[in-house]
Amino acid sequence: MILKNISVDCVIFGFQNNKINVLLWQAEPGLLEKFLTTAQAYEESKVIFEKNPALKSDKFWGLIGTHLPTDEDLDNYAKKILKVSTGLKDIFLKQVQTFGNKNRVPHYRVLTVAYYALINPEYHNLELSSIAKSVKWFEIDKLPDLIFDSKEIVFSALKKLREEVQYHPVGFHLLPEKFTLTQLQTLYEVILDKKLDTRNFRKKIQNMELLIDTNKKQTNVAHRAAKLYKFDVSIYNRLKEEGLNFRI
Amino acid sequence: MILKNISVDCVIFGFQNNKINVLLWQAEPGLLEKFLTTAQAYEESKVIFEKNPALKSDKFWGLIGTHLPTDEDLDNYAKKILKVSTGLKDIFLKQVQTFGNKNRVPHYRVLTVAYYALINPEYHNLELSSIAKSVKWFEIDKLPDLIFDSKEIVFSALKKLREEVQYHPVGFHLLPEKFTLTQLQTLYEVILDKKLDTRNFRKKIQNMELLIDTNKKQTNVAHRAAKLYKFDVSIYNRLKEEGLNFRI
DNA sequence: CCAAAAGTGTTAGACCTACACCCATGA
DNA sequence: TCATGGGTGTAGGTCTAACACTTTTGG
Repeated sequence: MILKNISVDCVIFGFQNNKINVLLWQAEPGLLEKFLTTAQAYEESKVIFEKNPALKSDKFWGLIGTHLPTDEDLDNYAKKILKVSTGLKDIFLKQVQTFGNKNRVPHYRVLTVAYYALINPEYHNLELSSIAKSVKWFEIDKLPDLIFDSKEIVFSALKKLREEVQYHPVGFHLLPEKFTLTQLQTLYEVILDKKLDTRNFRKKIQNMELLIDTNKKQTNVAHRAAKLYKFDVSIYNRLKEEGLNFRI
Repeated sequence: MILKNISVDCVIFGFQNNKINVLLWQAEPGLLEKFLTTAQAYEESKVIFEKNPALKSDKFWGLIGTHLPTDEDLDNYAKKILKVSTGLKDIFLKQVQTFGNKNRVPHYRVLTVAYYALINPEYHNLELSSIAKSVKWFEIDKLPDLIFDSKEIVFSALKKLREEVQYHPVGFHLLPEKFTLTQLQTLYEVILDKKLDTRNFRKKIQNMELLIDTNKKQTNVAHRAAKLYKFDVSIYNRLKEEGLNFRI
Protein backbone atom coordinates (compact mmCIF):
# COMPACT_ATOMS: atom_id res chain seq x y z
CA MET A 1 0.00 0.00 0.00
CA ILE A 2 1.10 3.53 -0.61
CA LEU A 3 0.15 6.75 1.11
CA LYS A 4 -1.66 8.62 -1.62
CA ASN A 5 -1.21 11.97 0.06
CA ILE A 6 2.54 11.79 0.52
CA SER A 7 5.36 11.68 -1.95
CA VAL A 8 9.08 11.64 -1.37
CA ASP A 9 11.19 13.47 -3.95
CA CYS A 10 14.95 13.80 -4.22
CA VAL A 11 16.78 16.74 -5.68
CA ILE A 12 19.97 15.02 -6.74
CA PHE A 13 22.84 17.44 -7.28
CA GLY A 14 26.01 16.72 -9.18
CA PHE A 15 28.94 18.90 -10.18
CA GLN A 16 29.96 18.56 -13.83
CA ASN A 17 31.56 20.94 -16.33
CA ASN A 18 31.91 23.42 -13.49
CA LYS A 19 28.15 23.62 -13.14
CA ILE A 20 25.70 22.38 -10.60
CA ASN A 21 23.61 19.68 -12.26
CA VAL A 22 20.35 18.09 -11.23
CA LEU A 23 19.28 14.57 -12.03
CA LEU A 24 15.71 14.42 -13.33
CA TRP A 25 13.53 11.77 -14.83
CA GLN A 26 10.51 11.29 -16.93
CA ALA A 27 8.67 8.85 -14.79
CA GLU A 28 6.74 6.06 -16.39
CA PRO A 29 4.67 3.52 -14.55
CA GLY A 30 7.15 0.95 -15.87
CA LEU A 31 9.97 2.58 -13.93
CA LEU A 32 8.06 2.46 -10.72
CA GLU A 33 8.44 -1.28 -10.52
CA LYS A 34 11.96 -0.62 -9.36
CA PHE A 35 10.69 1.17 -6.30
CA LEU A 36 7.37 -0.21 -5.40
CA THR A 37 7.87 -3.74 -4.39
CA THR A 38 4.34 -4.94 -3.90
CA ALA A 39 2.04 -5.32 -6.86
CA GLN A 40 -0.60 -3.34 -5.02
CA ALA A 41 1.66 -0.34 -4.41
CA TYR A 42 2.59 -0.39 -8.06
CA GLU A 43 -1.01 -0.50 -9.20
CA GLU A 44 -2.00 2.35 -6.91
CA SER A 45 0.78 4.53 -8.20
CA LYS A 46 -0.11 3.72 -11.76
CA VAL A 47 -3.64 4.97 -11.24
CA ILE A 48 -2.29 8.29 -10.05
CA PHE A 49 -0.16 8.52 -13.17
CA GLU A 50 -3.13 7.91 -15.40
CA LYS A 51 -4.96 10.85 -13.90
CA ASN A 52 -2.21 13.35 -14.44
CA PRO A 53 -1.37 13.78 -18.11
CA ALA A 54 1.64 15.97 -17.26
CA LEU A 55 3.23 13.02 -15.57
CA LYS A 56 3.13 11.08 -18.78
CA SER A 57 3.97 13.87 -21.20
CA ASP A 58 7.35 13.91 -22.91
CA LYS A 59 7.52 17.64 -22.41
CA PHE A 60 7.82 17.58 -18.66
CA TRP A 61 10.53 16.32 -16.39
CA GLY A 62 10.25 15.68 -12.71
CA LEU A 63 12.16 15.04 -9.55
CA ILE A 64 13.02 11.47 -8.83
CA GLY A 65 10.57 10.16 -6.29
CA THR A 66 7.40 8.23 -5.67
CA HIS A 67 4.58 8.03 -3.22
CA LEU A 68 5.57 6.69 0.16
CA PRO A 69 4.69 3.05 0.82
CA THR A 70 2.98 2.51 4.17
CA ASP A 71 5.59 0.08 5.33
CA GLU A 72 8.63 2.26 4.75
CA ASP A 73 10.30 4.69 7.13
CA LEU A 74 10.46 8.13 5.56
CA ASP A 75 14.20 8.81 5.63
CA ASN A 76 15.01 5.27 4.69
CA TYR A 77 12.74 5.37 1.74
CA ALA A 78 14.47 8.47 0.42
CA LYS A 79 17.72 6.50 0.58
CA LYS A 80 16.08 3.68 -1.27
CA ILE A 81 14.94 5.98 -4.05
CA LEU A 82 18.52 7.15 -4.42
CA LYS A 83 19.85 3.66 -4.45
CA VAL A 84 17.52 2.59 -7.20
CA SER A 85 17.89 5.68 -9.36
CA THR A 86 21.66 5.97 -9.12
CA GLY A 87 22.78 2.55 -7.99
CA LEU A 88 24.59 4.16 -5.07
CA LYS A 89 24.29 3.93 -1.35
CA ASP A 90 25.98 5.91 1.40
CA ILE A 91 25.22 9.12 -0.38
CA PHE A 92 24.88 12.41 1.42
CA LEU A 93 21.16 12.96 1.78
CA LYS A 94 19.26 15.52 3.77
CA GLN A 95 15.65 16.50 4.23
CA VAL A 96 14.93 19.94 2.81
CA GLN A 97 11.34 20.73 3.55
CA THR A 98 7.81 19.50 3.08
CA PHE A 99 5.73 21.23 0.43
CA GLY A 100 2.05 21.23 1.14
CA ASN A 101 0.07 23.94 -0.57
CA LYS A 102 -3.31 22.57 -1.29
CA ASN A 103 -3.36 23.09 -5.04
CA ARG A 104 0.24 22.28 -5.86
CA VAL A 105 -0.75 19.06 -7.63
CA PRO A 106 -3.92 18.96 -9.69
CA HIS A 107 -6.61 16.42 -8.84
CA TYR A 108 -4.89 15.16 -5.71
CA ARG A 109 -3.87 16.47 -2.36
CA VAL A 110 -0.23 15.52 -2.19
CA LEU A 111 2.40 16.70 0.25
CA THR A 112 5.94 16.21 -0.97
CA VAL A 113 8.75 15.64 1.45
CA ALA A 114 11.80 16.89 -0.43
CA TYR A 115 15.36 15.70 0.11
CA TYR A 116 18.56 16.75 -1.50
CA ALA A 117 21.48 14.50 -2.32
CA LEU A 118 25.04 15.26 -3.33
CA ILE A 119 26.68 12.95 -5.81
CA ASN A 120 30.36 12.45 -6.37
CA PRO A 121 31.19 12.78 -10.09
CA GLU A 122 33.01 9.47 -10.18
CA TYR A 123 29.57 7.97 -10.06
CA HIS A 124 27.78 10.22 -12.48
CA ASN A 125 27.54 7.60 -15.18
CA LEU A 126 27.19 4.54 -13.04
CA GLU A 127 24.07 2.47 -13.31
CA LEU A 128 22.04 5.16 -14.93
CA SER A 129 22.05 2.95 -17.94
CA SER A 130 19.54 0.53 -16.45
CA ILE A 131 16.78 3.13 -16.56
CA ALA A 132 18.59 5.52 -18.81
CA LYS A 133 15.95 6.44 -21.32
CA SER A 134 14.22 8.69 -18.86
CA VAL A 135 16.89 9.80 -16.40
CA LYS A 136 19.16 12.68 -17.27
CA TRP A 137 21.41 15.34 -15.80
CA PHE A 138 20.49 18.98 -16.41
CA GLU A 139 22.51 22.07 -15.63
CA ILE A 140 20.78 24.05 -12.93
CA ASP A 141 20.38 27.10 -15.14
CA LYS A 142 19.11 25.09 -18.10
CA LEU A 143 16.34 23.11 -16.52
CA PRO A 144 13.61 21.79 -18.81
CA ASP A 145 9.93 22.28 -18.05
CA LEU A 146 9.19 20.60 -14.75
CA ILE A 147 5.92 19.18 -13.52
CA PHE A 148 3.92 20.79 -10.73
CA ASP A 149 6.01 22.90 -8.36
CA SER A 150 9.18 20.88 -8.94
CA LYS A 151 11.13 23.92 -10.02
CA GLU A 152 10.35 25.61 -6.74
CA ILE A 153 11.49 22.49 -4.91
CA VAL A 154 14.77 22.41 -6.85
CA PHE A 155 15.52 26.02 -5.98
CA SER A 156 14.57 25.55 -2.34
CA ALA A 157 17.01 22.67 -2.21
CA LEU A 158 19.68 24.79 -3.86
CA LYS A 159 19.10 27.56 -1.37
CA LYS A 160 19.44 25.07 1.44
CA LEU A 161 22.67 23.71 -0.05
CA ARG A 162 24.01 27.23 -0.40
CA GLU A 163 23.32 27.92 3.26
CA GLU A 164 24.61 24.59 4.40
CA VAL A 165 27.87 24.93 2.54
CA GLN A 166 28.76 28.08 4.44
CA TYR A 167 28.50 26.50 7.84
CA HIS A 168 29.12 22.80 7.38
CA PRO A 169 31.64 20.88 5.31
CA VAL A 170 29.11 19.32 2.97
CA GLY A 171 30.36 20.57 -0.38
CA PHE A 172 33.04 17.91 -0.46
CA HIS A 173 30.45 15.30 -1.30
CA LEU A 174 30.21 16.79 -4.76
CA LEU A 175 33.87 16.08 -5.50
CA PRO A 176 35.65 12.84 -6.36
CA GLU A 177 37.58 11.13 -3.62
CA LYS A 178 40.80 12.84 -4.68
CA PHE A 179 40.54 16.40 -5.83
CA THR A 180 42.63 19.48 -6.42
CA LEU A 181 42.33 22.75 -4.54
CA THR A 182 41.24 24.43 -7.74
CA GLN A 183 38.36 21.99 -8.12
CA LEU A 184 37.33 22.70 -4.56
CA GLN A 185 37.53 26.43 -5.09
CA THR A 186 35.53 26.26 -8.30
CA LEU A 187 32.89 24.22 -6.53
CA TYR A 188 32.51 26.88 -3.85
CA GLU A 189 32.50 29.62 -6.46
CA VAL A 190 29.71 27.90 -8.34
CA ILE A 191 27.60 27.16 -5.29
CA LEU A 192 28.03 30.59 -3.77
CA ASP A 193 27.95 32.30 -7.16
CA LYS A 194 30.92 34.46 -6.24
CA LYS A 195 34.58 34.72 -7.28
CA LEU A 196 37.03 33.82 -4.54
CA ASP A 197 40.64 34.86 -4.08
CA THR A 198 42.86 31.85 -4.68
CA ARG A 199 45.51 32.64 -2.10
CA ASN A 200 43.03 33.44 0.64
CA PHE A 201 40.91 30.43 -0.19
CA ARG A 202 43.89 28.10 0.10
CA LYS A 203 45.02 29.59 3.37
CA LYS A 204 41.59 29.25 4.84
CA ILE A 205 41.14 25.66 3.72
CA GLN A 206 44.57 24.67 4.88
CA ASN A 207 44.03 26.20 8.32
CA MET A 208 41.06 23.91 8.82
CA GLU A 209 43.37 20.94 8.58
CA LEU A 210 40.59 19.11 6.88
CA LEU A 211 42.62 18.13 3.84
CA ILE A 212 45.16 15.35 3.55
CA ASP A 213 47.82 15.51 0.85
CA THR A 214 47.65 12.21 -1.01
CA ASN A 215 51.15 12.78 -2.45
CA LYS A 216 49.69 12.24 -5.88
CA LYS A 217 49.33 14.64 -8.76
CA GLN A 218 47.15 15.10 -11.75
CA THR A 219 48.46 13.41 -14.90
CA ASN A 220 48.01 14.27 -18.55
CA VAL A 221 47.24 17.90 -18.07
CA ALA A 222 48.78 20.48 -20.36
CA HIS A 223 49.97 22.61 -17.49
CA ARG A 224 51.59 22.22 -14.14
CA ALA A 225 49.98 19.21 -12.48
CA ALA A 226 48.05 19.98 -9.33
CA LYS A 227 48.38 18.07 -6.08
CA LEU A 228 45.52 15.78 -5.17
CA TYR A 229 43.95 15.93 -1.75
CA LYS A 230 41.35 13.92 0.07
CA PHE A 231 39.59 14.93 3.22
CA ASP A 232 40.18 13.71 6.71
CA VAL A 233 37.12 11.81 7.83
CA SER A 234 37.60 12.37 11.58
CA ILE A 235 38.02 16.12 11.16
CA TYR A 236 35.14 16.14 8.71
CA ASN A 237 32.93 14.54 11.34
CA ARG A 238 34.01 17.01 13.97
CA LEU A 239 33.39 19.99 11.70
CA LYS A 240 30.03 18.58 10.71
CA GLU A 241 28.97 18.76 14.35
CA GLU A 242 30.70 21.97 15.37
CA GLY A 243 30.11 23.87 12.20
CA LEU A 244 32.65 25.96 10.39
CA ASN A 245 32.84 29.36 8.93
CA PHE A 246 33.05 29.40 5.21
CA ARG A 247 31.85 32.83 4.53
CA ILE A 248 34.39 33.81 1.94
CA MET B 1 -12.07 16.13 5.57
CA ILE B 2 -8.72 15.61 7.17
CA LEU B 3 -5.64 13.82 5.91
CA LYS B 4 -5.38 10.92 8.29
CA ASN B 5 -1.74 10.31 7.52
CA ILE B 6 -0.51 13.81 8.16
CA SER B 7 -0.39 15.91 11.27
CA VAL B 8 1.00 19.38 11.81
CA ASP B 9 2.58 20.03 15.20
CA CYS B 10 4.05 23.22 16.62
CA VAL B 11 6.87 23.39 19.11
CA ILE B 12 6.09 26.73 20.70
CA PHE B 13 9.06 28.21 22.52
CA GLY B 14 8.92 30.94 25.10
CA PHE B 15 11.56 32.51 27.33
CA GLN B 16 10.52 32.86 30.96
CA ASN B 17 12.44 32.86 34.24
CA ASN B 18 15.61 32.72 32.19
CA LYS B 19 14.65 29.34 30.81
CA ILE B 20 13.47 28.14 27.46
CA ASN B 21 9.87 27.02 27.86
CA VAL B 22 7.64 24.95 25.62
CA LEU B 23 3.90 25.24 25.36
CA LEU B 24 2.17 21.85 25.50
CA TRP B 25 -1.35 20.66 25.74
CA GLN B 26 -3.41 17.73 26.72
CA ALA B 27 -5.59 17.47 23.71
CA GLU B 28 -9.20 16.52 24.09
CA PRO B 29 -11.60 16.06 21.25
CA GLY B 30 -13.44 19.04 22.68
CA LEU B 31 -10.49 21.30 22.02
CA LEU B 32 -10.30 20.26 18.44
CA GLU B 33 -13.45 22.10 17.62
CA LYS B 34 -11.37 25.23 17.72
CA PHE B 35 -9.31 24.00 14.81
CA LEU B 36 -11.38 21.74 12.72
CA THR B 37 -14.06 23.78 11.22
CA THR B 38 -16.18 21.19 9.51
CA ALA B 39 -18.13 18.68 11.51
CA GLN B 40 -16.71 15.91 9.39
CA ALA B 41 -13.09 16.87 10.08
CA TYR B 42 -13.90 17.02 13.75
CA GLU B 43 -15.53 13.60 13.77
CA GLU B 44 -12.65 12.03 11.89
CA SER B 45 -10.13 13.40 14.33
CA LYS B 46 -12.20 12.24 17.26
CA VAL B 47 -12.11 8.68 15.99
CA ILE B 48 -8.33 8.81 15.92
CA PHE B 49 -8.35 10.03 19.50
CA GLU B 50 -10.53 7.19 20.61
CA LYS B 51 -8.10 4.63 19.29
CA ASN B 52 -5.05 6.00 21.09
CA PRO B 53 -5.49 5.87 24.83
CA ALA B 54 -2.26 7.84 25.36
CA LEU B 55 -3.90 10.79 23.66
CA LYS B 56 -6.63 10.83 26.26
CA SER B 57 -4.57 9.99 29.31
CA ASP B 58 -3.93 12.68 31.90
CA LYS B 59 -0.36 11.46 32.23
CA PHE B 60 0.79 12.48 28.79
CA TRP B 61 1.24 15.85 27.21
CA GLY B 62 1.65 16.57 23.55
CA LEU B 63 2.65 19.15 21.04
CA ILE B 64 -0.03 21.50 19.92
CA GLY B 65 -1.28 20.35 16.56
CA THR B 66 -3.88 18.40 14.67
CA HIS B 67 -4.29 16.43 11.51
CA LEU B 68 -4.16 18.51 8.38
CA PRO B 69 -7.51 19.30 6.78
CA THR B 70 -7.60 18.63 3.06
CA ASP B 71 -8.55 22.19 2.23
CA GLU B 72 -5.74 23.92 4.12
CA ASP B 73 -2.32 24.92 2.86
CA LEU B 74 0.35 23.38 5.05
CA ASP B 75 2.23 26.48 6.21
CA ASN B 76 -0.94 28.42 6.64
CA TYR B 77 -2.49 25.78 8.75
CA ALA B 78 0.49 25.82 11.09
CA LYS B 79 -0.14 29.54 11.50
CA LYS B 80 -3.77 28.84 12.20
CA ILE B 81 -2.89 26.36 14.92
CA LEU B 82 -0.75 29.01 16.55
CA LYS B 83 -3.44 31.60 16.28
CA VAL B 84 -5.99 29.40 17.95
CA SER B 85 -3.74 28.08 20.70
CA THR B 86 -2.12 31.39 21.62
CA GLY B 87 -4.47 33.98 20.20
CA LEU B 88 -1.56 35.53 18.32
CA LYS B 89 -0.78 36.07 14.72
CA ASP B 90 2.36 37.33 13.03
CA ILE B 91 4.45 35.03 15.13
CA PHE B 92 7.82 33.76 14.00
CA LEU B 93 7.16 30.28 12.68
CA LYS B 94 9.41 27.95 10.76
CA GLN B 95 9.19 24.41 9.48
CA VAL B 96 11.61 22.13 11.26
CA GLN B 97 11.34 18.73 9.67
CA THR B 98 8.92 15.97 8.84
CA PHE B 99 8.98 12.91 11.04
CA GLY B 100 7.98 9.74 9.29
CA ASN B 101 9.23 6.55 10.86
CA LYS B 102 6.65 3.91 10.27
CA ASN B 103 5.98 2.92 13.87
CA ARG B 104 6.22 6.30 15.54
CA VAL B 105 2.50 6.37 16.25
CA PRO B 106 0.73 3.16 17.23
CA HIS B 107 -2.18 1.91 15.11
CA TYR B 108 -1.82 4.60 12.47
CA ARG B 109 0.67 5.63 9.89
CA VAL B 110 1.11 9.33 10.61
CA LEU B 111 3.76 11.70 9.34
CA THR B 112 4.16 14.81 11.41
CA VAL B 113 5.30 18.04 9.86
CA ALA B 114 6.88 19.89 12.77
CA TYR B 115 7.17 23.66 13.07
CA TYR B 116 8.71 25.79 15.73
CA ALA B 117 7.43 29.13 16.90
CA LEU B 118 9.02 31.83 19.04
CA ILE B 119 6.78 33.74 21.39
CA ASN B 120 7.40 37.12 22.89
CA PRO B 121 6.87 37.01 26.67
CA GLU B 122 4.53 39.97 26.63
CA TYR B 123 2.04 37.52 25.22
CA HIS B 124 2.72 34.55 27.41
CA ASN B 125 -0.49 34.81 29.31
CA LEU B 126 -2.71 36.17 26.62
CA GLU B 127 -5.65 34.16 25.49
CA LEU B 128 -4.44 30.93 26.97
CA SER B 129 -7.35 31.24 29.30
CA SER B 130 -9.89 30.24 26.70
CA ILE B 131 -8.53 26.72 26.51
CA ALA B 132 -6.46 26.96 29.65
CA LYS B 133 -7.24 23.74 31.45
CA SER B 134 -5.09 21.77 29.12
CA VAL B 135 -2.47 24.16 27.79
CA LYS B 136 0.61 24.88 29.83
CA TRP B 137 4.19 26.12 29.65
CA PHE B 138 6.95 23.72 30.68
CA GLU B 139 10.61 24.43 31.16
CA ILE B 140 12.60 22.62 28.52
CA ASP B 141 14.54 20.61 31.06
CA LYS B 142 11.46 19.70 33.08
CA LEU B 143 9.20 18.32 30.40
CA PRO B 144 6.45 15.94 31.46
CA ASP B 145 5.87 12.60 29.76
CA LEU B 146 5.11 13.27 26.14
CA ILE B 147 3.09 11.14 23.75
CA PHE B 148 4.70 9.27 20.88
CA ASP B 149 7.97 10.76 19.69
CA SER B 150 7.06 14.28 20.75
CA LYS B 151 10.12 14.61 22.94
CA GLU B 152 12.34 13.88 19.97
CA ILE B 153 10.46 16.51 17.99
CA VAL B 154 10.92 19.08 20.74
CA PHE B 155 14.65 18.48 20.87
CA SER B 156 15.00 18.52 17.10
CA ALA B 157 13.28 21.88 17.11
CA LEU B 158 15.58 23.11 19.87
CA LYS B 159 18.60 21.97 17.92
CA LYS B 160 17.31 23.82 14.89
CA LEU B 161 16.75 26.95 16.96
CA ARG B 162 20.23 26.68 18.39
CA GLU B 163 21.71 26.50 14.90
CA GLU B 164 19.50 29.20 13.53
CA VAL B 165 20.33 31.63 16.30
CA GLN B 166 24.01 31.52 15.41
CA TYR B 167 23.51 32.58 11.83
CA HIS B 168 20.29 34.54 11.73
CA PRO B 169 18.80 37.15 14.01
CA VAL B 170 15.87 35.05 15.16
CA GLY B 171 16.42 35.03 18.91
CA PHE B 172 14.93 38.49 19.22
CA HIS B 173 11.47 37.06 18.74
CA LEU B 174 11.69 35.56 22.20
CA LEU B 175 12.08 38.98 23.82
CA PRO B 176 9.56 41.70 24.49
CA GLU B 177 9.49 44.66 22.16
CA LYS B 178 11.79 46.65 24.42
CA PHE B 179 14.53 44.74 26.13
CA THR B 180 17.81 45.25 27.91
CA LEU B 181 21.18 44.03 26.72
CA THR B 182 21.37 41.73 29.73
CA GLN B 183 18.11 40.09 28.75
CA LEU B 184 19.44 39.57 25.27
CA GLN B 185 22.69 38.15 26.57
CA THR B 186 20.91 35.80 28.96
CA LEU B 187 18.72 34.60 26.11
CA TYR B 188 21.76 33.72 24.02
CA GLU B 189 23.42 32.08 27.00
CA VAL B 190 20.39 29.93 27.61
CA ILE B 191 19.92 28.92 24.00
CA LEU B 192 23.57 28.23 23.38
CA ASP B 193 24.09 26.80 26.88
CA LYS B 194 27.27 28.77 27.29
CA LYS B 195 28.45 31.73 29.39
CA LEU B 196 29.27 34.82 27.36
CA ASP B 197 31.56 37.73 28.21
CA THR B 198 29.45 40.81 28.83
CA ARG B 199 31.80 43.38 27.35
CA ASN B 200 32.50 41.35 24.24
CA PHE B 201 28.85 40.51 23.78
CA ARG B 202 27.86 44.16 23.91
CA LYS B 203 30.55 45.22 21.50
CA LYS B 204 29.50 42.57 19.04
CA ILE B 205 25.83 43.41 19.23
CA GLN B 206 26.46 47.10 18.94
CA ASN B 207 28.67 46.64 15.90
CA MET B 208 25.78 45.02 14.09
CA GLU B 209 23.85 48.24 14.41
CA LEU B 210 20.74 46.17 14.82
CA LEU B 211 19.67 47.80 18.05
CA ILE B 212 17.98 51.13 18.52
CA ASP B 213 18.20 52.92 21.84
CA THR B 214 14.65 53.76 22.88
CA ASN B 215 15.93 56.38 25.36
CA LYS B 216 13.94 54.62 28.02
CA LYS B 217 15.08 52.78 31.09
CA GLN B 218 13.84 50.07 33.35
CA THR B 219 11.84 51.33 36.31
CA ASN B 220 11.36 49.91 39.79
CA VAL B 221 14.47 47.82 39.84
CA ALA B 222 16.63 47.72 42.94
CA HIS B 223 19.79 48.50 41.03
CA ARG B 224 20.97 50.77 38.29
CA ALA B 225 18.23 50.83 35.67
CA ALA B 226 19.20 49.34 32.33
CA LYS B 227 18.59 51.03 29.02
CA LEU B 228 15.86 49.60 26.85
CA TYR B 229 16.48 48.78 23.23
CA LYS B 230 14.36 47.65 20.38
CA PHE B 231 15.62 46.26 17.13
CA ASP B 232 15.74 47.94 13.78
CA VAL B 233 13.33 46.19 11.46
CA SER B 234 15.11 47.11 8.23
CA ILE B 235 18.48 45.89 9.48
CA TYR B 236 16.77 42.83 10.92
CA ASN B 237 15.39 42.01 7.48
CA ARG B 238 18.73 42.50 5.84
CA LEU B 239 20.52 40.29 8.36
CA LYS B 240 17.83 37.67 8.04
CA GLU B 241 18.70 37.35 4.37
CA GLU B 242 22.44 37.81 4.54
CA GLY B 243 23.02 35.89 7.70
CA LEU B 244 25.23 36.97 10.55
CA ASN B 245 27.91 35.44 12.62
CA PHE B 246 26.92 34.96 16.18
CA ARG B 247 29.37 32.34 17.17
CA ILE B 248 30.36 33.68 20.51
C1' DC C 1 59.40 27.86 -26.03
C1' DC C 2 54.58 28.65 -25.48
C1' DA C 3 50.11 28.27 -23.26
C1' DA C 4 47.77 27.18 -19.30
C1' DA C 5 46.84 26.56 -14.75
C1' DA C 6 49.34 25.73 -10.07
C1' DG C 7 51.26 27.61 -6.39
C1' DT C 8 52.97 31.07 -3.13
C1' DG C 9 53.75 35.80 1.07
C1' DT C 10 53.07 40.21 2.94
C1' DT C 11 50.84 44.00 4.90
C1' DA C 12 47.08 46.76 6.92
C1' DG C 13 43.01 46.64 9.07
C1' DA C 14 39.20 44.31 11.36
C1' DC C 15 37.72 41.37 14.77
C1' DC C 16 38.22 38.37 18.87
C1' DT C 17 39.59 37.23 23.56
C1' DA C 18 40.60 37.99 28.19
C1' DC C 19 40.20 40.64 31.87
C1' DA C 20 38.41 44.35 36.60
C1' DC C 21 36.41 48.22 38.21
C1' DC C 22 33.00 52.12 38.91
C1' DC C 23 28.00 53.53 38.50
C1' DA C 24 23.05 54.08 39.40
C1' DT C 25 19.10 52.66 41.79
C1' DG C 26 15.71 51.26 45.55
C1' DA C 27 15.37 49.42 49.94
C1' DT D 1 24.93 52.89 53.03
C1' DC D 2 24.41 48.55 51.15
C1' DA D 3 23.19 45.09 47.77
C1' DT D 4 22.37 44.36 43.13
C1' DG D 5 23.03 44.27 38.56
C1' DG D 6 24.44 47.93 34.65
C1' DG D 7 27.90 49.62 32.14
C1' DT D 8 32.62 50.49 30.22
C1' DG D 9 38.30 50.15 27.66
C1' DT D 10 42.55 48.19 26.39
C1' DA D 11 46.16 45.27 24.65
C1' DG D 12 47.64 41.08 22.24
C1' DG D 13 46.58 37.77 19.12
C1' DT D 14 44.16 35.94 15.20
C1' DC D 15 41.69 36.32 10.97
C1' DT D 16 40.62 38.69 6.65
C1' DA D 17 41.19 41.24 2.35
C1' DA D 18 43.76 42.89 -1.22
C1' DC D 19 47.25 42.22 -4.21
C1' DA D 20 51.25 39.89 -8.70
C1' DC D 21 54.61 36.97 -9.88
C1' DT D 22 57.15 32.39 -10.53
C1' DT D 23 56.73 27.33 -11.36
C1' DT D 24 55.56 23.16 -13.71
C1' DT D 25 53.68 20.57 -17.28
C1' DG D 26 52.40 18.85 -22.17
C1' DG D 27 52.25 20.01 -26.69
